[in-house]
Amino acid sequence: MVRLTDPQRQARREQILDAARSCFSRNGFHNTTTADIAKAAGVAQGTFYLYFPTKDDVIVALADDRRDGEAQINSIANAEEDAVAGLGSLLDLHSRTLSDPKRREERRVAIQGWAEALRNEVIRRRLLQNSSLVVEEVARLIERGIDAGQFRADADPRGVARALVALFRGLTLQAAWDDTYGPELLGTAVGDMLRGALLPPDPSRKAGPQAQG
Amino acid sequence: MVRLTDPQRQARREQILDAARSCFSRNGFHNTTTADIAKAAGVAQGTFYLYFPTKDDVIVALADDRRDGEAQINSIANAEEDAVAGLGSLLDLHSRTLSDPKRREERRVAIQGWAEALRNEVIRRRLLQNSSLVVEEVARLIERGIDAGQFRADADPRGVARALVALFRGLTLQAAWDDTYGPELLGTAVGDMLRGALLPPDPSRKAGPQAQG
Amino acid sequence: MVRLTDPQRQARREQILDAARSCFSRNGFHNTTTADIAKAAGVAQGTFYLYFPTKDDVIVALADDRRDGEAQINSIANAEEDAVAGLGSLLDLHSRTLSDPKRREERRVAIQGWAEALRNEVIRRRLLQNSSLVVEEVARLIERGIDAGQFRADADPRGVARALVALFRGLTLQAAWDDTYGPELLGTAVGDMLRGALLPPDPSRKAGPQAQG
Amino acid sequence: MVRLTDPQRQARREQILDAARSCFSRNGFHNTTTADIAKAAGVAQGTFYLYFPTKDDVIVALADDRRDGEAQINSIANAEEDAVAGLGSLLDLHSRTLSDPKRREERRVAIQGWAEALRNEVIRRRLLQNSSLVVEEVARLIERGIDAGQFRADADPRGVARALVALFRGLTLQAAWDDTYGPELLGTAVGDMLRGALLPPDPSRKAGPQAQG
DNA sequence: TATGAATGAGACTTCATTCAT
DNA sequence: AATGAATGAAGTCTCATTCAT
Repeated sequence: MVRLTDPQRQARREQILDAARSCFSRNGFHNTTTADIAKAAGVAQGTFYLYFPTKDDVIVALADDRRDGEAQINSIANAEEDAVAGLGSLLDLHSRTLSDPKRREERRVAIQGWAEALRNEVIRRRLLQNSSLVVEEVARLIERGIDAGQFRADADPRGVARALVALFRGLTLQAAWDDTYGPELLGTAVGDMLRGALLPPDPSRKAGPQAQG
Repeated sequence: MVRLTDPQRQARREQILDAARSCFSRNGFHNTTTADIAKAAGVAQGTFYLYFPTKDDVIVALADDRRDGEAQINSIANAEEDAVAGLGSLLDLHSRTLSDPKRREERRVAIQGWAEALRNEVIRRRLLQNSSLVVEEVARLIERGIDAGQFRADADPRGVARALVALFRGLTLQAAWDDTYGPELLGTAVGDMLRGALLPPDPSRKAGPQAQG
Repeated sequence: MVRLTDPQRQARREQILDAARSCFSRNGFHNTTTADIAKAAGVAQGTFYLYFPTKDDVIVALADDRRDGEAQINSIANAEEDAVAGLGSLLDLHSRTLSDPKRREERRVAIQGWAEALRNEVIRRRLLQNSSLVVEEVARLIERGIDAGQFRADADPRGVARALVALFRGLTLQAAWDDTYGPELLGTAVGDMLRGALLPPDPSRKAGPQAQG
Repeated sequence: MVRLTDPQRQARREQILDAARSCFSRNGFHNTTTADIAKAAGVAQGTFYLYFPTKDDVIVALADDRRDGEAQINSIANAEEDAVAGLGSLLDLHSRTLSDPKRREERRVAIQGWAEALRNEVIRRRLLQNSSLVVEEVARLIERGIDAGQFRADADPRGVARALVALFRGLTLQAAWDDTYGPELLGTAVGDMLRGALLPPDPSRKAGPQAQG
């Protein structure tokens, strides 16, 4: 079969990872067997172990994938010149992620990773890193807004950032349990809340970040 | 099976449930065996099956327990005459629940239930009921505040309630992953956010709900 | 099924051990599965693990059994008043063990233990202890003979003992490979050799230990 | 498969055989994979199968190697003019083989072959042939000594030869289990034993074969 | 010829559940 | 009701061997 090129190997790995995500999403991590994954990937069970040393390593790999996806979102938001706009697009992008049907599996698997993190140190570390990364990113955005005079000087960047991260995690849960649930159900609430926390107590109520498009 | 109301039987059941919670919290649902639970409860393995038809029924029972606990919190908040005060005490109570070391196990088990809900219809239904129950409760509180003129007329009761529920779920996660994490890390953010969403735009910035005591 | 009494438990264990010995003897340790053993013992595969934590532990247990058997032989020989007679009965007993058809399986399994000892520290230790135990026992017997003036004063008790142990191990091998092989094929050789090593260089050539009955 | 006599092919085969011996010695036959061997030999896994049809064939090949080595020793001893000297050098050579650190691996592998012979007819036959070959060789040497009047007329050539072979096998075992064990621990015992079995009853106690140099 | 990826049967072990006492 | 021994299906992972290049 001759030596696989690196892209070939990557593709094979991705193929298995996709199969695993699909299985995990449907039946949960612990009710999916390596045989299920292999079959879904269209390879022999032994082949699975050529790409992952252990079943556990697959959830870690999936968690990594997700982390990379979120990092991308953050960098996009941070590229915005204007802090208010940046925060807006951040919320917007995450809101989309939340309800994008193509990412349904990913969300369901992510939630299982959350539970797994309670007893798997590697995953736990990944998720905590992930959290603080996003928090810092958002906090920086808010700080920029404060510096630019767009946000209240006494706003609490890190506190708001933490609250936002928690909020989106909670929404992810709700959306995973109920496929009909979407961020639009929040109405203007999140926007109102952010305005309250960040904008100066003035009349300029019109501008400000919106939770979704 | 005899009598479910027999207090002795109830005590035995509770004893097994406690043992299960402790085991699940430590090792996760799927890495806990019925033998583990029985041993932790100090009963024989067969005895376990006199009280629960199936291992799965234990998580359901634990989810029920948690739902009852939250319902109690809500009813306390609702007993408040004043809507603002009620919302404040609701946040306060939930914040406490979030960091109370005595409830650590309960939180860790709850999170596993969240993942489990993705493939266990019974649990899923429980959690969704739970969500909408709390949402309704909070929304009603907000509506009362609007009616009383304490809150902005254009506030979005249901949206804010949903956001709050999501927020607290996210905080529960974070606290479970990181035992040093507490709601105080949010600073005044949640309070500020709620003021922004609920209070009339103008002067009275001092009053309003606070995230924690 | 109610708690087993200790003898019951012992009997069950013995039953599995017998089955294992039979399987190992026939197919070798590594070509015997725990399923084979369980089936041969007439129990479920899971039951096997109620009595032995690991497949490896079975060979250790079998080695222990054999050690106990040999210890018994030694103690019988040592009970003899007369050293010459003691040595004779020792050789005699071991010779019998060597060709007793009822112990065929045991011998074949023992040899597998010898190979296993090369990479299993527990077994290795067992066998080495066993060796030095027997060597000491035989050496003491010879020393008693020297003290009693029955053996040459310049005899080498430990050396002869070591040679004897090695000799019998080698014979065990040969007998295991060739079921028609028996100690009688050695003729008077062993007796002659021992006489040469132990008896005074005198005419009294008639007396002295015999290799077999 | 081309040419088995092709020297390049022979070298490759030897290389794989060496790797196998090293692996088997360290981890045992059954805990060595063909992948291990290939890696140790520095070839691809598939290459292994170009030189050996089966993993089992490797032990057979190794057993053959050893047999050839022993045959060489025997022929050297038989080349001696004098029977007594020949026997002496035979013991000497085998004693060296026993403790030569360079042959440690070979000994350890041989022992595994002994166990394997119990269920592998090919190996068993090899070892039995080997045994009787050496026995005949030694017996012939003794017979020559008897004919020359150097040994007692009533000595039992075959019996002594068998005893010697068994003895050396037992010593090989012991040395393999305990790397500090050497034939010198036998002191003069083997020499004394042989003198007793072979030499005429009387005076010349000084001369005679010695177990080691 | 050499490579090394792929295969899939099968090994060991675990564990939810049953059942005789 | 309580016990705990027994069950056997199923899961993870290994590995001798094959095969396309």
